[in-house]
Amino acid sequence: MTDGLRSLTDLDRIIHEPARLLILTILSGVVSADFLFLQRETGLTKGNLSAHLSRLEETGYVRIEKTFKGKLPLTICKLTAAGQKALAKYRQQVQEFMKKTADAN
Amino acid sequence: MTDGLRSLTDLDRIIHEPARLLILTILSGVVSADFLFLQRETGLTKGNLSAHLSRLEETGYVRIEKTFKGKLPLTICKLTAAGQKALAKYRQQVQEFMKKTADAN
DNA sequence: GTAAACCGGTTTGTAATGCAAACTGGTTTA
DNA sequence: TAAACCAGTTTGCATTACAAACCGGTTTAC
Repeated sequence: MTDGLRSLTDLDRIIHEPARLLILTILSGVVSADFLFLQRETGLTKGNLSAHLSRLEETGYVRIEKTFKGKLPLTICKLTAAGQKALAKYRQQVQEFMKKTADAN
Repeated sequence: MTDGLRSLTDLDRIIHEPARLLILTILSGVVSADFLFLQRETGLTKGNLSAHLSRLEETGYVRIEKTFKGKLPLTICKLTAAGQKALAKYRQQVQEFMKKTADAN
């Protein structure tokens, strides 16, 4: 009866981290975003944002392209297909958990 | 516009951990549960379960009572009022996030 | 009677994590 | 030419989740 709940324990930990869920969610709404835009939107420190982006890139959820705007470095981030899929799955699992346990009071 | 999302970053980390969310959710459905029951329901190892329960107790979300069933130790766990409240708030925040970002594909 | 297996847990060791401060390579300003 | 600034990255550290090893006690096997 309480059993389908155990699926909680195999949530994608990469996405479950709030900062990364935030980043992915923002990216899912735009075609691409640069580093400073993401920093403003998330409120994360540079170091923190950089680390999370690296993690998301390693995992294949985000593609990072380094270029220049004039003479200044510019880091452009896009959600990959894998990232979209993983995010959708994560949302699905959370949705299901919330539904199954929606017995208020 | 994407701004209310930033509230993700102040989710209660104690509850956000899937194993603990699972424990709290189970406890919210019963008046009390013993250690072995929780272990079976969650599928956690003893060590892991013990550590999470200690954490939940320190935080004041769960009350733990040690007694005996016959000659064997028996650990009984109950969700506290604070635990209920914190769980409800967490669920509320997640619900809100899901609603705000429900624009599929 | 005592050694081995079992019971219900707790403690310990370890690798992974999130975070911000300090750093980097380069550019603009004074 | 030094100081301040820019867009990030790396480093150091404290916290964490996890399972293996341990623990005090009880039952079973011999």
